[in-house]
Amino acid sequence: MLELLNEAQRNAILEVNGPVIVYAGAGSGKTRTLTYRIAYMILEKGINPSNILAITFTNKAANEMKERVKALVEFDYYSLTVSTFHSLCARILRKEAHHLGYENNFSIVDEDDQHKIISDMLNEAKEDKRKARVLQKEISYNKCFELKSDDPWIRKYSDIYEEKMKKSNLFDFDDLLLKVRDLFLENKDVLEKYRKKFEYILVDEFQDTNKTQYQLVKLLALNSRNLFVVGDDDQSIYAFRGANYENIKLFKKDFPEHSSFTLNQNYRSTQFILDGCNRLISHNEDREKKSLFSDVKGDESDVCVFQAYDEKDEVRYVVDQIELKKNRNNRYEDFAILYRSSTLLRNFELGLIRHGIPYKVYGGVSYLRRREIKDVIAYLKLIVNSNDMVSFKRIINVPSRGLGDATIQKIEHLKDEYGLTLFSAIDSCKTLLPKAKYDELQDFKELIDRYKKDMETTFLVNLYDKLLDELKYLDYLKEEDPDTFDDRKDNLKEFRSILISVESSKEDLPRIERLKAAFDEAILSDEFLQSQKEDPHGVTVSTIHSIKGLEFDYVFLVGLEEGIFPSPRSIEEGNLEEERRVAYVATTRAKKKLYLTYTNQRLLYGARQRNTPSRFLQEFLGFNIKKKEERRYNDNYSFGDLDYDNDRISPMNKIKKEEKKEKVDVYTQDASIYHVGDRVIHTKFGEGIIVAINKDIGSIFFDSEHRMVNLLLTHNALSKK
DNA sequence: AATTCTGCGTTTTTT
DNA sequence: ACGCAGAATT
Repeated sequence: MLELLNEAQRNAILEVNGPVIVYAGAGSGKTRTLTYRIAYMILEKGINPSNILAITFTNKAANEMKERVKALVEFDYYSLTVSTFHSLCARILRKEAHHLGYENNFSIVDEDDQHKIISDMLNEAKEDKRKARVLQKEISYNKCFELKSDDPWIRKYSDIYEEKMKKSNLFDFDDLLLKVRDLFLENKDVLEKYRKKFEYILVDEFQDTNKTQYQLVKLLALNSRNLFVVGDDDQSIYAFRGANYENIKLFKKDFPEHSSFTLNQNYRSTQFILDGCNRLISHNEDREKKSLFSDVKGDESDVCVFQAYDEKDEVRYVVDQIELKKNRNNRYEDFAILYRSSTLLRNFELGLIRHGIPYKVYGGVSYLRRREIKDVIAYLKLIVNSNDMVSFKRIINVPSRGLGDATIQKIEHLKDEYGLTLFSAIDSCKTLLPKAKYDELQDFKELIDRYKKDMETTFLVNLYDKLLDELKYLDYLKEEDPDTFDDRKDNLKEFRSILISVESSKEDLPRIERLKAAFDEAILSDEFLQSQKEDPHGVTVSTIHSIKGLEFDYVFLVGLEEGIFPSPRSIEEGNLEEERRVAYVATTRAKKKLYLTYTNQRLLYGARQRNTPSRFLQEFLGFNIKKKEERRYNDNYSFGDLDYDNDRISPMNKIKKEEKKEKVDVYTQDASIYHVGDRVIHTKFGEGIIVAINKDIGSIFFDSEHRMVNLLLTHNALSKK
């Protein structure tokens, strides 16, 4: 096993005891080093996996690491803890929250819930609800940075919010970290327990930890001293939510006996690409000087710069290049389109759809945030914890029971005023409400109680089926919006399979605990949620922030313009170093070829912008480029002087140019003639069935292609069978 | 209470 | 350009 590693990696692995810091550049085999180290600890050093805690940044990374360790040790060491900070803290609080004066069956609120809570709070105080968004941001910001706002209005409502959360037994994302930190500081016994348990701690993406997170690992590792951190200051891109690579300095101070290793050899990109990356990042003052090198030399053709006429032109160029390369024996999953801000997503998505290119979007609206999923989770949560006011409010009128805001407010008022439980508050409403509404509430209460009993004995899935059936929830969805019904039904089906896996995993926990754990995961994790309509073999379309750690043969970094990337905000705040690191993360993703594109002009936020090429582009290349102003929309692609690409003008461009000249509008059909379930024929893909429709875009499964394709239903190539 | 209309704010990045 | 919250309407 050790022979598969280079010297620096090997050294970093062999030193199992004591504090270790590894400076791991992009593509230097960081994940490999971490997983091999864990395997080495278990197999060679005989360390009990249950004493190892590995912390990653995303749930996705956590799962991947678990899989890779599993493959190495050839055993399912489920007692090994690989987790994000947030999941870990949630799990600890489930056991220990009572020490802090919370009940252990607290609920975790996500951003949507939090927004609702804050806006209700402002409403109650007769304040403008529209300030909720700002207040929510402020509250979270201040918690991340552990600051107190100097605005008295913010302070006032932050305090009221905190009170409310405590009283309602709720934690938001930031609380999870802060409360566990406080718990460790206040309660020596609890701290000691977890110190014993987590004798060996490994932290991935250390540069992205914030103050609280560092305090947490420091507290845990202070006695054992077995703290292994891996990071790269150049890839620190989460400062906006409190990440602070000063933590690297703190680590050195707090663990002065540490040893350090540097992984500088890059196994991902060619040297030609890396030269550009190194040039780019060297413009940052505040960093450890270092540069990456590769054994693969590469040449000019590895980097291609393209000035598009406008945003549509940019899309066409990218799509054409993908088609071209795809024809040369590449797979769609080898490509990624990366952008700074998700506003750029839309155009690319449309372009890909038009060409029938499969794709997957990272960082979009997650599956679990869909309405129907949040509804059923709210039901289940209320069954587990019948005092969960957030869930109650969400579903008391879903499906409609004729109980609106007025009724809810009466109940909540009673509950808060007299410190009642939700259900006794409902009972106490008898004289305040019309009989019909009171009866509805009693029926609802009875339903929840009945399922609570069932939960002891019934399989989750069966209970879930029964619940949906009794609520006639599917009928309700169908009536609500027939167009999205099939989509939502699929989501519910997918959730059902999640419940099955919940039932079979974590068998060491009692059923109720298992459910709670599942809900925590559901809220904190963006994992199993990729919608099934997304093609796992498609082109990746993503913000730079969401693809950290991944790599692709061909990377298109688009929108490289001043005012887009760097963003206006970062220019305004003079915060360009962080922005440059984001650019660095993007360019270091490319293995074989990196495309850098910018436009002459673009339509954005309803206005036409004319931006100059991004400074990052120039820094990457090492020389200045001028924008070519004179260019006509229907011109063929003219490549700048900086085009290193041999592909030059693809035949497709010519075809498209002709199409354009003839001004043949191929989108003339009425999308509404199509319905979910219709059999259709497409001139290119053959026969298929419409699986879902979203506005004028249909998801169609084509028989001969054996895959789902998203298409504009208005296109003439499509017809009903 | 549900549905439609209007006008406002928003767009950096996310566990 | 777009989505969402609040108002107005049924």
